[in-house]
Amino acid sequence: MVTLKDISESCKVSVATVSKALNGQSDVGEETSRRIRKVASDLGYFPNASARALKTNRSHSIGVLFEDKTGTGLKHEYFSEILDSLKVATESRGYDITFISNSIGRNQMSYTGHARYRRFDGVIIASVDFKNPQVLELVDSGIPLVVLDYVFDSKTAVISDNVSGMEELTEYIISKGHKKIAFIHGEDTTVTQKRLASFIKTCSKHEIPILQDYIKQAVYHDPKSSGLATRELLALTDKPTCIIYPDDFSYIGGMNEIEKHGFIVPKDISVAGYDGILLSKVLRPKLTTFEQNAEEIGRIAATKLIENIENPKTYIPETVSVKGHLIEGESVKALS
Amino acid sequence: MVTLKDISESCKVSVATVSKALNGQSDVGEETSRRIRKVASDLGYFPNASARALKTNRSHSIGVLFEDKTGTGLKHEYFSEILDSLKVATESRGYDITFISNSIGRNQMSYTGHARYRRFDGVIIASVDFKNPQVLELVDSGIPLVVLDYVFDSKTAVISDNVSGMEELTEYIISKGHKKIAFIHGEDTTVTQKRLASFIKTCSKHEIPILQDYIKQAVYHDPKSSGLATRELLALTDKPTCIIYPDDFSYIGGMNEIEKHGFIVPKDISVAGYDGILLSKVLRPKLTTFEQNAEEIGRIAATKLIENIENPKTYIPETVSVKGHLIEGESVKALS
DNA sequence: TTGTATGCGTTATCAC
DNA sequence: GTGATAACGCATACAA
Repeated sequence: MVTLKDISESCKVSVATVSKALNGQSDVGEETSRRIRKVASDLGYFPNASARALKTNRSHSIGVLFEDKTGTGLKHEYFSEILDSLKVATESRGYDITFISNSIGRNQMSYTGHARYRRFDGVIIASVDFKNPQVLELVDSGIPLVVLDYVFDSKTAVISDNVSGMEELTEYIISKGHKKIAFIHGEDTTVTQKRLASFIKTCSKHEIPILQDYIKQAVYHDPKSSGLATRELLALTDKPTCIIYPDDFSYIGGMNEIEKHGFIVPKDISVAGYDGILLSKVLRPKLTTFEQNAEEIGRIAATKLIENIENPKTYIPETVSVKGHLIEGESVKALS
Repeated sequence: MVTLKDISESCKVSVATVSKALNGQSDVGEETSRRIRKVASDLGYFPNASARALKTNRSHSIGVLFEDKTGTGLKHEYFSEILDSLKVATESRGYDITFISNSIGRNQMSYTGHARYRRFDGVIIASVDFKNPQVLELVDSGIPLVVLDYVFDSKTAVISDNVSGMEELTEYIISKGHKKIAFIHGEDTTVTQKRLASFIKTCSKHEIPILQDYIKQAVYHDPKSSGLATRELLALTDKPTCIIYPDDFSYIGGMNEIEKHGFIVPKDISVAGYDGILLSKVLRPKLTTFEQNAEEIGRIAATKLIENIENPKTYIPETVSVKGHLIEGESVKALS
């Protein structure tokens, strides 16, 4: 491994000068600087991130906590897309991404412990159990951080605007003439609460009665439970004309159930999803859904975090809401 | 940040002793060691990974290169599953995972440059363009590495056994009485070549003629191109009785095309996928497919890499083939 | 069993 | 414009 020392010897200058030249300091001779940079490149020099971090107290690396109980975190397209966007945005600013875990070797270590061990400059938290004491400890650790889809007091949060998203989706369905709209929602989280409240509010606004029978609970990303809920809805004497699913993937469960009953979408019943994953675009009929802007969520999270890291004194935490957009598929029929 | 020095002062012992005690060296007094550990814990001490790495020349972090041209890498369930498994396996052995990119800040940097900069102990390469000079440079860099689904001479490779996988799938289809089997394969990669060769070999073995018209090229993870290929197949006067798709997700394109023709799976035509992603399990009829063991691939890759890292002298590179298993869905009809 | 000393590669301060 | 030097936090060879 070639070091500054090697370069300095080869150039007959001091390490200090080499360091300055390579870091683009102004107080070094034009000619010297050029010579040093040439030799560095010829020798195949790479700075040592560890040494640099040790000295500057900045690791230029960001920890990502992406872990839910079921472990589907990364399998969920919404999150893998966020991760990808996060990756691109941080890399372009010179930060690397490392996963945070709670074990480092055989030693059990808290998330916070891990973050301190690696000297992460900042942390991004998503898709976790936000009640988990370990997560709370991390949130409270003082490390710059951005939380996704959840709000902690005086911490930066980037959230998908579920309120307006659900509103827009519901408005669309209502505009198509539907009055009997069922909503199968996911397990109880703040995201779910927002969507449900927005659904109810939008219906009320149009004086559409909310039937308790039309509100069902299922589990996100779990076609089975949504299938079950669908079966219950289809068994009602007064069936809904449209069903909204927790997410696009869950709809597959409903789709199978609907077909089993011999119904055709959207002729006999209309459906809508949420997320706008690839699948929704390739299904036929195309699924009407609300696409969350995962790319933007990741990008903004990265930008805000780095802003916080680089201007710790002046940075002011805020909650950023990212709007998505309706994808008008072919799964919601216009009722006459 | 509390350091060894803080502990040593608080304990009235030298830094060296503290270091030894915390690292579980034997040559330190029972009582002293206990006292030191208690104080360390009370003070909330965490080792500084940078300092440790600088000193020991081991970073305990592994770089992962996961990047294809289309950027769908992480969105592909097969890869996100591998990544997840990799993550679990490396973390339990005390290694963290960081993504490798080719930019660090505004400075463009090669993959190798990045890997050296971060002093990765090892590297895992997957889902990339294996002809890319940057990738070749990394492979040749001397850094311990494991390559997934591709074999470089004298480098450890973990590959999904596409030969036996395709063979098993084809055998199954043949055993159901099919003789007119079409194969839509992905773009030209070694994986594709293996699957295609295995398909042809298995057919030959059963004296089933290989019609050129039945072999179509599409693109992995791209329902559109598979849909197109399906259309061509269905337009043949002598249609196949079964179509094998490049992967489960691509089948969606074929599914739509088949439905457009008014055919029912598997009554009118049989189909099979490859991968065994979640989707294949929730589709109706359940998709017959071959499930690649992504979990095991990730786990073995991690194990081998760490073995290599920790025993550089005695480690011998090898190619490990990971077998998957047939998922007998309901999409292949028994012909009488 | 404990302590002293050294250096890993870098940046930064200050003198020249 | 350049260089000597200290320090970052830790692990280790060696001395006591």
